[in-house]
Amino acid sequence: MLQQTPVVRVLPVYLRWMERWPTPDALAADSPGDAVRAWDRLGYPRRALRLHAAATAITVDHGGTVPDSVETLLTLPGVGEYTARAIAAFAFGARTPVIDTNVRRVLSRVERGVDSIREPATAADRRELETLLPAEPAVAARFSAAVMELGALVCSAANPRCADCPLADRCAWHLAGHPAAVARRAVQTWHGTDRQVRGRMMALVRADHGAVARALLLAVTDDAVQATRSLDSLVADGLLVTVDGGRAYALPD
DNA sequence: CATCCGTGGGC
DNA sequence: TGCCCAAGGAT
Repeated sequence: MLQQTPVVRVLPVYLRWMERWPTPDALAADSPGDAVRAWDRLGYPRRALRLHAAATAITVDHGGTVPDSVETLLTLPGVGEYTARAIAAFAFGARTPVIDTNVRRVLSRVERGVDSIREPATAADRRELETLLPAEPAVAARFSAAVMELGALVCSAANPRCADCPLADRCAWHLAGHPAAVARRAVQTWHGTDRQVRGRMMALVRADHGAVARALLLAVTDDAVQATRSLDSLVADGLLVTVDGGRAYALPD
């Protein structure tokens, strides 16, 4: 849930989710469509599908127990380098570098004196952070959580609060006078994109506990070609299934 | 490896 | 108002 979504928005959904599905096998026992609906408006609903698939894999392949090694966690749907290491460190106390967007920004600023441009962490980043990790695994996990919090609350992207930062007097970026990033990764456009259209369609289906007519879904945009393409892609992604001979669409069973 | 994939709050 | 960005991952 936290992949690309702020903590404050995740929290209420997470609490309801864990009350309904306290264990992987509980989630796996319900339909992927139930997961997508409970996901509500967290965005990127494919994550709900993957979380359900991960719960199924844990139930079927791992006896219902969440794997504790980074290597095995990486085999789960929707679990990449960040999530695998976050689980290993925070749930199981492993000593492994955890690099999210916050840690990457702090590392880049403090150690290299350069503002990061919101790129994914590399193996080189993990090696660098590894040299800074405390030796004791439990301390290393706390260190990672602390750096993430520092990045989220103090060393933020737009308006860093350097006056409140415990690392300000040893931060290369701060000491260099906050040099601007060399190149900023282009922000993806939003208006008129398939993502926007898909989002409108999914909102309609989430709000309706039955099936939604194809014509109603296609009406979310004037662009008929885009509407068809977007609806087809939702089916291809497994987020929707056709009902009533293709005249309507519903969440997957 | 570049691109795609939602949603909403802050400024 | 419009732009930026947020505990990334899959293809």
